[in-house]
Amino acid sequence: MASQTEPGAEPRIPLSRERVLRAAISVADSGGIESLTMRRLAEHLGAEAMSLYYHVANKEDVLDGVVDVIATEINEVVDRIDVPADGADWKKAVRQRILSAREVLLRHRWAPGVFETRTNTSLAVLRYYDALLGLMRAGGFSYDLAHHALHALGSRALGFTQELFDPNGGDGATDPAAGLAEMAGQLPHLVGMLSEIVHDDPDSTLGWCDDQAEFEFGLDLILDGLDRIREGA
Amino acid sequence: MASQTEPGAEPRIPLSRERVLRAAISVADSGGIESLTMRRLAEHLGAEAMSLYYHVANKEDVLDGVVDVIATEINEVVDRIDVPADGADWKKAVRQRILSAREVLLRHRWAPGVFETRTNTSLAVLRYYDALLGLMRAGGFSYDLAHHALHALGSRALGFTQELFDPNGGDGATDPAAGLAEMAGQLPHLVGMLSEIVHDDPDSTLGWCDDQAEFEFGLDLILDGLDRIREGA
DNA sequence: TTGTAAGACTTACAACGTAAGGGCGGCTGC
DNA sequence: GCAGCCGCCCTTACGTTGTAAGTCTTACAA
Repeated sequence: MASQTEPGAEPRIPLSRERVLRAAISVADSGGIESLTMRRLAEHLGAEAMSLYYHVANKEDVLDGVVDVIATEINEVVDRIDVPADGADWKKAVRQRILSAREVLLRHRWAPGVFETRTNTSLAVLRYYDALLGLMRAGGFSYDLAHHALHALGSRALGFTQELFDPNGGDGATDPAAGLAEMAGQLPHLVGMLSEIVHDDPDSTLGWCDDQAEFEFGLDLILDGLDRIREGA
Repeated sequence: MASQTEPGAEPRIPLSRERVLRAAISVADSGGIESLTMRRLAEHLGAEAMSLYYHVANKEDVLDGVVDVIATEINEVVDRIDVPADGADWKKAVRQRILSAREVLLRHRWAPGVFETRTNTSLAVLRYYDALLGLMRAGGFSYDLAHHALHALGSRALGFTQELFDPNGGDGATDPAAGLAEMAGQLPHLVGMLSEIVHDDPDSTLGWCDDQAEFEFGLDLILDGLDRIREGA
């Protein structure tokens, strides 16, 4: 007889840091980041909670690792984009990379929030920024301007902006526009704007606004501004 | 004898939602947001944890309330700034308001993170955005452009950007530049940039970068871009 | 066969948010 | 004056979380 406890049981894949992190992403993908607990993560792996601690230091380490895995995924995607022969095309190249990074993050909606809470910056994230910086340098940026550029882009460089009004955040039961209508006296301009936008575009892609279009608007605003400064310098 | 339990004890100020929220801000100010627990909050008020639930629904409600109080504080500050007689000065007015909002948030470093997690938008925050919108409208913005503008500004409109590399986030024991030096091979551009910046400006205000200057750079980049679009339209 | 060490499991604890209910003091109606 | 009520606070207790400490199991080397 083989050394299995159960004859019919699967051979039990051993745990590993890699496997733990991938499972963590999978749990968060299906149940949101708040559903990611050490016990549930272990259950997902067919193990007990404390067994995970042999492969990760603690929960913070799991979150650090998750960010690193996702940033690596982003790098794999953007590294397939070929860099322009002419450095002057920096804007197109940077734009393309950022929008590709965004596509990856859209598959993990909970991830931006985790990225923002990390204080230990992952090497994969640094690699991403380094490549972006390389494109800017090739496009004629001084280090000083490139430095400003990274700050100006902020988290947008990785493909996300925090939406302050998240129309999908609520339970969806209450129409936000209805709530606004009754306080038109206090918020005249907001109510005016929303009523016009709703009128022009009865069903935009997601709730109030088309997130993708707004993201690109802000991104292009910044990239164009940087380009003008670059030319002037 | 009076109806006090203790003759020498202070008369015991009754709890109230207002008092609970102010105490919550005070606790977070002194110990960080992760130190804000219902028990500690109660202790800070000389009460028991469960007593708070008579004045707030739950902890989420506390956080919602805290955001509202801080946004109200911001409104009080920015409402003292007089609006320009000439609408064309929209940019100066908007800029001034945003930088004032930032000053308030700098007194509550933990607050941006809380603002971002809120899904129920506070009325005070909406009032802030409404006033900003009013300035843009007076400056000649269409509702459509103003709408884009709010998205492009994002949380910057309230005075903060999420710093992806927070030099103060670590324990300060390890110099981040030292860690970077050894991976110069992997991050050539970042290392190049940092070494030049450190060389030019040996001790900038806070760690690597002057946060305030970077914030204003990004803000002006966006405001200038918006102004150009406004003129073109 | 036996020692060893990596890797998984069991048990246990402190801290958290909060549900349920008890009691006290001051007000209102008689 | 006093009975009843109700607003406000407290006590107790439960389920969930992260994780410290110790134990068992398994695979392999000697």
